Amino acid sequence: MASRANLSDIAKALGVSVATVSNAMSGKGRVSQELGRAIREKAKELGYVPSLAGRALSTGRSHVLGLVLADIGHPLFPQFAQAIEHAASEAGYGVLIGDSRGDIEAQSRAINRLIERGADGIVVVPRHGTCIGDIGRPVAVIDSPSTPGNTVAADHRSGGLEMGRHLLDLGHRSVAIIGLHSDSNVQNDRIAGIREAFAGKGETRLIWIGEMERSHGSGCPLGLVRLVEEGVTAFAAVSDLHALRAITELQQGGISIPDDVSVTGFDDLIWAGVIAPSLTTMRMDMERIAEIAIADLIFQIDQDGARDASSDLPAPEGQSCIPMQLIIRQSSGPVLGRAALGERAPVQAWPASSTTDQV
Amino acid sequence: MASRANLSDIAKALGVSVATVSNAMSGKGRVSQELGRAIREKAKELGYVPSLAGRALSTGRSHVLGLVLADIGHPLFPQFAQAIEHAASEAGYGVLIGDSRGDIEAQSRAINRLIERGADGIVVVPRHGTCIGDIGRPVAVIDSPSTPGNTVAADHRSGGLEMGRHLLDLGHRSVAIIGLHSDSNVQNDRIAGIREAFAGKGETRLIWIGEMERSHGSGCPLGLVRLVEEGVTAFAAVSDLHALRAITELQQGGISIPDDVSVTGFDDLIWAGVIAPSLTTMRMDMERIAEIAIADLIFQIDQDGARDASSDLPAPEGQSCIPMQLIIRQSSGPVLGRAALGERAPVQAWPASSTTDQV
DNA sequence: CTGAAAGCGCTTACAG
DNA sequence: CTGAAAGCGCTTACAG
Repeated sequence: MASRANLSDIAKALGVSVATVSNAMSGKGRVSQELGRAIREKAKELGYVPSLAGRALSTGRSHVLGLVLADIGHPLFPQFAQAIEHAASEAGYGVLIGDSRGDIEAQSRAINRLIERGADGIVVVPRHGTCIGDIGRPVAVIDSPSTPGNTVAADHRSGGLEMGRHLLDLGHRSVAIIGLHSDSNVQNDRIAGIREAFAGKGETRLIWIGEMERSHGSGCPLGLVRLVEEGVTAFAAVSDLHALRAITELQQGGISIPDDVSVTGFDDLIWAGVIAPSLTTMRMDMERIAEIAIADLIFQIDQDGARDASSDLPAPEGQSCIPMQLIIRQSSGPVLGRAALGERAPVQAWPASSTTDQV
Repeated sequence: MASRANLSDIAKALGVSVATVSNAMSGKGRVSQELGRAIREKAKELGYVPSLAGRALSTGRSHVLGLVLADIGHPLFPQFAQAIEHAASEAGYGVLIGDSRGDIEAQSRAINRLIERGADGIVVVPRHGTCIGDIGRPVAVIDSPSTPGNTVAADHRSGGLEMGRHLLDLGHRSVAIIGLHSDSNVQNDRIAGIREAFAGKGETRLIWIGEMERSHGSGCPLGLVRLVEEGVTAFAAVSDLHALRAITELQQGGISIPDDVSVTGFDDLIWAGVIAPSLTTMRMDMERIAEIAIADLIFQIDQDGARDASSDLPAPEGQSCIPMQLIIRQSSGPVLGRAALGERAPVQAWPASSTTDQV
C-alpha cells in the first residue's frame, strides 16, 4: 500500500508543476480546461486526498472549529452537537469538542485547549452565570438574547410568553414555574416570558430546584402535590428535565395529567414525545441557531485574515434571536370542565414507596 | 498584537538554533540543563504555543482522533463524548466529532470525512446492525463483546444477568423484557442475560418497540397494563428510555411502581435518578471503556508509525469486556407482601386523556 | 496559461 | 551538547 498520493505525485505523473496541480485542484489560478480536467482525473485515479496539515500550515487556517459546552453531559448537548456539526461540515469545517464538565474555570481551560489545537474559532454555549471574554480568536456565543456578547440564541423570552399564553388559553390562572438555577439567563428569560403572559391575568409562583436541593439533597421531592392542593393547576418547567420530574412526582402522588393539572417543559428532549402523557414543550430551532453561529464565526475568521487587505465582506445579516416552536402534546389540557379541586376526591394518597435510594 | 511566537522567534531571541529549541521543548535531543531552562523560560515569556499544524506536517500525526456515533442525537452520546474526550485529552489528543444521523451509509461517509480531516484514528460506536470494515486507519469499535471486531465494550450480557437476578431476588417470576431493535447486538446481549437469569426460574416475554411502532405508529401505547393484568410483575427495559416510557404508561394506567410492578432500565441516563420513582438501572463504566478504546487506538497508531522499525510495543493488556454496575433505586421493589393482582382492586381505569398529539 | 521558488512551523537524522 | 539542512504537503505571489 503506497502511502497517500500528494500533489507532487500528481505533478510528476503528468509532467507538470505542483503549483499548477494545486491551482487546478483549488480552481483558483487559471488553468486550461484540458489540463485541469487531466489533473483532476489523475488525482481521482491516484486517490488523492489533500493534506489538511499541509494546507493549514501554509494558509494559517485549520478549518477546524471548537465546540465548548459547559457540560457535554447535558441532555441538550446532542441537539447542539448535531446541529453544529452539520452546519460546520456544510461549510467545510470540522468540529473539535471541548468539555468543562460544568466547572466554571475548566470552561476557559477547555477553550484554550481547543485554541492550542489550532481551532480557527470557537462556538461556546456558556455555563449559566458565566461570561466569555476576549479569547484572542473568533468566538460565537450561544446563550440568550439578553446576555451581553451573545451571538445568536433562541428567543427564550418569547418562548416563555407563548407558553404562558398557551396555558392561559387553556384556562389556567395559577401556574407554578419550575426553574433550576437563578443565575441562568436562559432560564430567567423563559420565566420572564411566562410571567409576562400571566401578568394581570393569573398568578405565578416560582420554584428553584437548585435551592431546594441545596437544603434537602439532590432528587428530593419538590412538594408539588401540596401546590396542587393549594390551587395550582399548571406547572411550567423551564426544561423538559424538570417537567419530567414534575410529571412523575405528580403521577406518583395520584394526580392525573392533564386531567387534574397540566405540565409543560422546554427543549423537546428526545423522550418528550414518548412518555405518557407526552410532553407539551417549546423547541429551539437548533439548525438555524447553528447555521447562524457558524456563519458568524466564519465571517470573523475571514475578516481576521483580510484585516490588512481592505476587503470588507458584508457581515452576515443578523437575526440573532430565533423564534421557538410550541409543541403541544398531551401533558397540557384545558382546565375547563374540570371540577374545582375541592369537588374531586381528596388527593389520593398513593402508598409511598418505602424502598430507598441505594447504590 | 504580534502574531504567535514560534520556535524561530525563541531561537533568535536566544541566539541558538531552532533545532535546539525544538529539542529543548520536546525533551528529546539532549540539551544542556541551563540552555534547556533558558529556552523554556523564553518560550513562556513569549507565550509560545506550538503549532500543531507544523508538527502534524513533519510527523505525519495530527494528534486528533475522530469519534463517530451512529446518531449523536442519542441520549447516550453525552456520556460517550464526555468519557472519550477526557481520555483522549489526557493522552494529548483532540476529538473531532462525526455524525451519521442514524443513517447506515452516512456512517461510512462520516468516518471518511474524519479521516480526510486527518484524524489519526477513529472511535466508532456503530449503529445497531452494522459492522465496521477496514478503513485503512486505526479504529476502535465500541459495540458489544459478542460483535466481531469489537475492541472494548460493557459486558452487556452479564449486566442483563445481574439485572435478571435482581428481579428474581425481589421475588418476580414473570417479567416482560422491552427492547427496541432486534438487530442490536447490545440489546440482544442484555436480553440474553436477563433470560439466562430467569431460565428455569420464571417466565420472560419480549416486546420489541420497533415492531410495534412500525404497525401502530411512533409513540403508540405498548399495552403494558394488559400485561400486568396477565400476571407480569416486572418490566425490564434494555434502555432507560424505554423504561421511562413504561413507567409513565403504567403510572398513567393507574399502576403504582414499585408497589404493583417493578420497572428497570439500562444506561443510567441523566434523569434516571430524579424521576419518581427513581429508576433502577445498569450503568456502563464509560471512563474505563473510553480509556481502553483510546489506549488501543493510540497503540495502533504508534505501531503504524513503527511498522518498519522493529520496535514492537507490547499491546495494551486487554480486558475488553467491562463489568456494568447495578444501580438500585426506587422503581424496583419486592413482589413479596404484595397481594396477588386479583386481590387488589381491578386496575383502575384512569380517565384517558382525550387530547391528541399535535404540532 | 504554466512553473520555479519561497515559505508556513516543526522534526529529525546527521555532522561537528 | 549544538547546529545546518532537508523535508513534511501545501499555497501564493511573481515571472515567464
